[in-house]
Amino acid sequence: MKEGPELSRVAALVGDPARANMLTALMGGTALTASELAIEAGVTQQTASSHLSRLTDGGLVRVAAQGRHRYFALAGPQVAGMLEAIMGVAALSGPRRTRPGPRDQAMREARVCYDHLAGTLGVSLHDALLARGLIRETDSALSVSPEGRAWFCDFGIDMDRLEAARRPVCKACLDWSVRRSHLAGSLGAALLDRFVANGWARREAGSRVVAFTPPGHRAFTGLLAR
Amino acid sequence: MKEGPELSRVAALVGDPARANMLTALMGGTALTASELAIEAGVTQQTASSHLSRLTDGGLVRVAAQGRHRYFALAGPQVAGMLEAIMGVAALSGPRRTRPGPRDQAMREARVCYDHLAGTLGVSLHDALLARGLIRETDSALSVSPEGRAWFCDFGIDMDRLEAARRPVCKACLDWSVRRSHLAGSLGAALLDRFVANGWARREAGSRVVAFTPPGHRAFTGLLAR
DNA sequence: ATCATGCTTCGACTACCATCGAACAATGCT
DNA sequence: AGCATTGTTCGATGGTAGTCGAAGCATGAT
Repeated sequence: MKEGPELSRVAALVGDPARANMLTALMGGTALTASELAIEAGVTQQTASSHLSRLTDGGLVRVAAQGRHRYFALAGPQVAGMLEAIMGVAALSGPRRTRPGPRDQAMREARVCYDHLAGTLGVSLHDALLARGLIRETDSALSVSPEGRAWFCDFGIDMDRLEAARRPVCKACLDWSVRRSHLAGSLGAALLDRFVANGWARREAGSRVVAFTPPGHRAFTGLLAR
Repeated sequence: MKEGPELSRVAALVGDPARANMLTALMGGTALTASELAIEAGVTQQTASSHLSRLTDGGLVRVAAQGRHRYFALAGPQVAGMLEAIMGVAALSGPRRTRPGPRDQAMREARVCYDHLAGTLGVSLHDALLARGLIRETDSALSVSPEGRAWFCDFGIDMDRLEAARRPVCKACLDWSVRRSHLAGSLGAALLDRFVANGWARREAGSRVVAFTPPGHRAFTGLLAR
């Protein structure tokens, strides 16, 4: 029974409000500097620095020095998944059921989960790709079908590059708001990239919300229906 | 950005070694009394009581008073899933890569995850049931096929009862050791029940390990192959 | 060179909380 | 009724960790 300490070690890292704020900010997927994270957490730079070194030592966050800035990001998709899982429990057992504000509404519809699209639109995308046979599900693992490969290439995604990388191309990621899976992995990330590049959607600064433009939303739903 | 405090609230509950030990003990699925949990955590009854009230207030644990005992259990499968997710991160980013001992080996092969079978055998079961068409996967949700329903009834599972209950019959649960899904939900729980009732396997006391007897192991693999 | 910016380290303070001893309440056994 | 067992509450203690001010290092800009 020595897994207790290890479990608590990781959980305690998330268990501080300042660090939790930093981590949720990093859930947006973009790397942030130490001072940005300090503001995000509502603490001074010194304390933020202390927290960030703990997070990196703990393996939750990785850091890349660039000039006089240090950019911090989540260590990997698995960390993001863990955070979503904790949020899920927090949401269902929250002491005060704060009724969803407009921001919360937007979050439920479309938000960034680490680097791919989550929320109801993310789930719709996942389901539509499955229904059209562009991705398939075998042994509870996702994969790209031959037709899907051609289709994604056509959509402007460099499948060769994705397949060459270590990272899994397809992966299911469970949602906390809707309790369904959406598409993660490098393909999920690439699709979100395309949506933004096409001007269909725009990342709101300093937030996880993904705002679809009206024509972008139409194009997106058209994509699913076809 | 007020989700930080909520996130940290839940994580901090898991972030204490004593509480983490209690929670991992409860991952076995069986409800435990306060004093059993005190021993499990290595603290006195007083501190255990304090921790347990925090866990129940926090919504991670539910309690049922029975005579002069109070039985504690995880609040639900979602909590178990969260704990597994945290363990997953802890395992991959562990500071000291403790080489797997014999106990750890057994845990990887077959263990209880809340109330169903996890580990490599759990994954094999899940895959075999899918391959034989006894359960199917649509839109990343599992369901029982008609043939499967008959087969499970034949195996001694009261499907009527399962379907009448609120709890989902089939559910995928992600594993931390193997990174694959295994079968959760009331059907997963019922299957584990049958394995134990058939004498194929035995729960090790005070541990999550599921020990298959040699003939039980043969019967189990035969079940999958057929 | 000099200054400014971003970040870390050091030191001290504070607050919280985990822990246990002791007393108390509740239940069950005989 | 009397006693043992189980569990909670209270109070005191100690340690730990989060916090910030001030100083120290880098790197980049002028």
